[in-house]
Amino acid sequence: MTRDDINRFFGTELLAWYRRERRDLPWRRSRDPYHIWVSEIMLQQTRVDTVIPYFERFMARFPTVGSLAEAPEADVLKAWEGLGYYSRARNLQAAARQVAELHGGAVPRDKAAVSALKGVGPYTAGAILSIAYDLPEPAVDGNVMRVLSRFYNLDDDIAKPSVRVGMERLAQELIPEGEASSFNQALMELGALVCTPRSPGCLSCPVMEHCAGRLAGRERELPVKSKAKPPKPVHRLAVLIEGEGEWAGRVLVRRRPAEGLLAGMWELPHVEAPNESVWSSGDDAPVWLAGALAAEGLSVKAQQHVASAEHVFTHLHWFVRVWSAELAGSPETEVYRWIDRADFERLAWPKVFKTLLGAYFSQERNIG
DNA sequence: AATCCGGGGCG
DNA sequence: CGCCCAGGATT
Repeated sequence: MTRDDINRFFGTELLAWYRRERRDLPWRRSRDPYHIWVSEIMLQQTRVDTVIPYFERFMARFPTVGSLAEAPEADVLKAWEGLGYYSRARNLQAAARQVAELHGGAVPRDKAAVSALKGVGPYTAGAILSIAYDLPEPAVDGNVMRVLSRFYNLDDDIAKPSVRVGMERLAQELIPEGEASSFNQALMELGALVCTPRSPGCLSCPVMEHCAGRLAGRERELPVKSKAKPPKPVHRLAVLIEGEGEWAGRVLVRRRPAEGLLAGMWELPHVEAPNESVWSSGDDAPVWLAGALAAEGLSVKAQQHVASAEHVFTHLHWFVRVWSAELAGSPETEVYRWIDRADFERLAWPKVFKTLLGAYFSQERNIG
């Protein structure tokens, strides 16, 4: 068979398989470009099963581009709580405002205009244009690179940005005439359901017959992907301060800055320890904690270690020890706030603090 | 090209 | 429970 024959085989069999096996997903019940767009942003780095309930709630709360554009940012962030990569939510709302103002509320259907939207890169632009408008643009994500690496037995390191460009050319060539929407979804669906990262289901694969990677016995070693460096350990000390008198039943928390790590989210007051030994020392930790917090405008007296938790990012690994403390003076900056259980449920928290405070508010004010 | 952004699932 | 997975923005 020629290369063209193989490519045609791939497209035909993949489309036939997709028509039989495609999952019934909420965003597949509509071709509204806004629905496709929101789903694609949510699906970045996030699994389908996780996204489904978020997508349903998001669409109920922000049914149109205009409603998203006009909403308070805090509402959008709250709707995103737990999904991670919170800049996606802020970019999505900024882009909704772009669409409302520049395109009369209609998601544009040309590549330059879609790619100019905040949070829309090469993959998402291709996904929107192909899935919503059936334009023959490639939508190359990690699934697609894995499927193509295996089917064509390619050794290129998919961690390298330059490799994605080559994959896009290949993926575009493969799109059967007039079938961009189904084909691109089929390619990703195969990667999600059959051609999975660690244990590919070759025996149920519609294109196994001509899969060069499988024929070479290499399906488990492809795609080639260089490793990222491990997250850097960071030791942090946090305080749990319970209110008294007028603030009884409340806990002192603060809001993170509007930019950077976990932008705009809420947390227990905490500081970085200079090293692991101070962090773990029952004598040194409370002294360091009080000193460092005082420098941030919060005078406290740390009492005892009440809980530990970890939070792993791509590049950082937080080890957090929580100390109970009492306030030695009123907070000097406006980032601090006394919250009760209802506030806790309304505000957006990184997972580590949501877990700690959730335990506190549900277990009779006991954080452990 | 390298680094900064979370969270979840699999073996 | 260690290891793997993975788009876009920024620099």
